Amino acid sequence: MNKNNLASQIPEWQERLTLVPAPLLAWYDKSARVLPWRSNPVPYHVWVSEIMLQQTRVEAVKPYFDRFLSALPTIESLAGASEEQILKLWEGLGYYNRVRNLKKAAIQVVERYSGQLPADFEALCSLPGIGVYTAGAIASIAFGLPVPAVDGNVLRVASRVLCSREDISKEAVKKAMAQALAAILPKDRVGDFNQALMELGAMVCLPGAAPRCESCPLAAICEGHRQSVAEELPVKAAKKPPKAEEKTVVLLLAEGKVALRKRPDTGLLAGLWELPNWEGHLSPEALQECLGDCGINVVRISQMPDARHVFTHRIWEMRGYAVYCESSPLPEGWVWVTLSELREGYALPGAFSAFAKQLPKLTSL
DNA sequence: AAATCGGGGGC
DNA sequence: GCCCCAGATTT
Repeated sequence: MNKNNLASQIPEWQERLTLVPAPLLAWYDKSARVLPWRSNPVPYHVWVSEIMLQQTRVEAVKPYFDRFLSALPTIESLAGASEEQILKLWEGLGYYNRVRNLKKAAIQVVERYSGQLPADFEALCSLPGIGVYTAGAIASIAFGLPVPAVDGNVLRVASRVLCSREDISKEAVKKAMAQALAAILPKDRVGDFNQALMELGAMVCLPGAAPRCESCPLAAICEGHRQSVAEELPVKAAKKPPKAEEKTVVLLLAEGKVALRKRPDTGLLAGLWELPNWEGHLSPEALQECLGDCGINVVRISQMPDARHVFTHRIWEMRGYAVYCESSPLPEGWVWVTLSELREGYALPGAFSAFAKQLPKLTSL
């Protein structure tokens, strides 16, 4: 489909979408999940929940949401929090730039808006970490503003209802869907309507071959269902496979402590801590050489089982060694920590957990 | 437009 | 294994 055909489809889409709000809201009223961020949708809470929920399932967010707000109950407290604290609160949730941007935005909200999130779509969009979707979600859910919130769920539901084979990974298609949805928003319940579309996508209109059309409130008006092609939708460009990287990871141990290293503040896992590691699969002899270059005298080396960690766009194939060494000064950016200090104050990404989980045994020897 | 940026749950 | 998730930002 070229651009003109896409634009010409919007009126047709709007016509079918007009049938959506009534049955969808009735279904939402009776079937919506009870979620922590729905009980008291003040703007700050909605904001935090939406950032946590970016590319992240509801079940994964639940353990983090209340803990985060208990530690940082106001936008002012978030603005004044240390990077160490916010990364520890985000540890394991992934996409760590989300929380770094959240803090940056909190500082801007304090400085520019007296600590109150602005009830304005464009102003929200200008804050770090808030894009078109998140601005729409906050605007509609927290402030009742008539703005669509088009996420992956909504694109899937809409593609099926409309039986659209447009590629939803294209920005132009997202914009066209948003435009069509903007025209049919029920003005008195925009927040509920946006959440209901997402809820339907998460609970009923499931991805791939799993849609539960038999229990869908939109089955009667869904063109994809009528044509029995819902499972083929939405159309989405294929993504390229992740690239494998070999690494050698070290549990460096001395006097009951383990060495950690601070990662750079840009790039993958920015600002988090890590176990010292080198590119490639090193032999014990080669590793001892690397450690010697760091001023570390090895006492004993033992190999651990290999581990693998899959990111979205790369794979770490990790060889692991436990290395006992003479207690010694560490290079710049490295620290000796006890196990309890690691647990309480240092954000260590899950990529290292296969090795880090051995620490209780190893540090007691 | 494509690449980067995590981690996990469900099948 | 594979898919993809209440996406945003950088290149």
